[in-house]
Amino acid sequence: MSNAFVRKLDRFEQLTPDDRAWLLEISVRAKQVSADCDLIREGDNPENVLVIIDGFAMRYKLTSNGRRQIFAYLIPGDFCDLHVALLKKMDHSIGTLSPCRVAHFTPAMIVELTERSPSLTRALWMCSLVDGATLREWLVNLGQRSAPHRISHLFCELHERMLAVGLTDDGSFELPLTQSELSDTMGLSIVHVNRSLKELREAGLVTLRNERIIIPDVAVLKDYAEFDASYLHLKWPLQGARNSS
Amino acid sequence: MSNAFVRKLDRFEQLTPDDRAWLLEISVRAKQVSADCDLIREGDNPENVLVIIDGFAMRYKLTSNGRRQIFAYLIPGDFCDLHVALLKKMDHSIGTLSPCRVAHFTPAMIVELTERSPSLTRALWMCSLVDGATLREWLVNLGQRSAPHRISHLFCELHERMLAVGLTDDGSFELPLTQSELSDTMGLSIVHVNRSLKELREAGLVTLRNERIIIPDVAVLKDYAEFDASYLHLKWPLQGARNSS
DNA sequence: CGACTTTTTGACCTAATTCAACTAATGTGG
DNA sequence: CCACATTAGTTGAATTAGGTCAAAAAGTCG
Repeated sequence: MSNAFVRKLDRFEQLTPDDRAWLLEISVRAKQVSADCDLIREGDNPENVLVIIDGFAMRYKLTSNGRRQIFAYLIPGDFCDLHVALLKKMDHSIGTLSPCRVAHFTPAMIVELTERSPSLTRALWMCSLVDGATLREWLVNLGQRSAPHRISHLFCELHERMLAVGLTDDGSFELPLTQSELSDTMGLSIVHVNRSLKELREAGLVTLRNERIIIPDVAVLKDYAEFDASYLHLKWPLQGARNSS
Repeated sequence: MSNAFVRKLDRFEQLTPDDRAWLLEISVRAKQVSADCDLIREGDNPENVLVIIDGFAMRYKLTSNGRRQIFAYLIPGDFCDLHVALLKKMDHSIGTLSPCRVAHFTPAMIVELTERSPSLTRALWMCSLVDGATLREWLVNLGQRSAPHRISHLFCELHERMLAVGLTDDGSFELPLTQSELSDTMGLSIVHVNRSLKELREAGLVTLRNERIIIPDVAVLKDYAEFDASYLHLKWPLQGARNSS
């Protein structure tokens, strides 16, 4: 028995059967949330730490002139707000992109976790470091790459992360993003995102349709996007299918 | 007695005289480093945590096609690598922009710190949270703002941070950046940075000359840039001149 | 089936880039 | 201290990537 959450942490630190059982127990108590609603809103003081068990969400912020910037996509296994233990107020929001199942960790559970398992504690710490590294890579993406390369790079990252939690089917995976969301992620207009997607599709690099992405040849797309996964700090090499007991 | 490092942490958590004395003691042992050299290089496994006591540095990464993206400017009081305790390898570099004095914390000293002072521990934790929040704000900056607004926003941030550590002189402060560095920060060409700076200068908003920035009216520039300092999570309000014993 | 959202396309416009030259600065050795 | 080299800043002209506006086509859903 396993799930995306367990698989994700297991990519950072070798977990004990005990650790896994504990994580699974929390996962089954996850609550269902519908699409397009905020899990956490800017200004909130969330009391629990949330984890996406199933579905897609995004980290975003609205600017004073009504624009939206998306900072991160949260896929199964990702923490929403591991960092804000100390901050009184969230400085950004987290919204669902699809129906999600969300697990809740109370502060007491976090304490229990850090006391019962050093490797789990390290894994959580790693999660927040990787979130930071990913943000830096996004900055490189916005600052240095053209629209089609930028979009491809995002797709490569998502593929790598979905692969890490066992949610890809060859080069294909679920991706419930509208072009509007993509444009708010990439700092591009919707129209330009549309044209860039067309370009990528016609070049045979990647197709996005019906909330699903299809990458005919992942290596080719990575090459095109100059994608180097090392910032994701995944411990075992890419395809490493490890059994999960 | 005080310095930028002490003042910075003191903005997050009220420190005890003991805490301050300890920080100062470490600060005086800081080592001098010349301009334009790397304190930490991508791929390194740094053993000590570094703090800029004096001078300017940047966090950056070189892309495979030879471009450079700057993620952050480090000013006096800033940590270089608080996060990488766990990561085996740095995924980016840190280079000096001016001659710097750099303090070194050994792992043992960090442990001592967390044991001797909960408020210092929280202050350090806050530092890394604020670094993350700042990175998110930079992403908004690159994704959503035009060149002149983008540059102004950066200047507002730097002013706010320099003010927080007592290094501004009215609306003016030292800023040893070339236009090339600005362009690698902003995801703009050097030429366009030059033209945008000219525009800002002629609008009377801000002047950058001789490694020094002059903001005639900070409030006006903040307004222009739609700058909202809340992401810096400074505890006491802006001008709060608190005595440092 | 209509109402609505998302995707796609065309025509036109503008912000930003590139290339190239030229002018300050800054620095170095004789 | 000057001649020379080098780096940083400035400007113009031509080009292009990306944005805006507008409208049509295609999906989605109650």
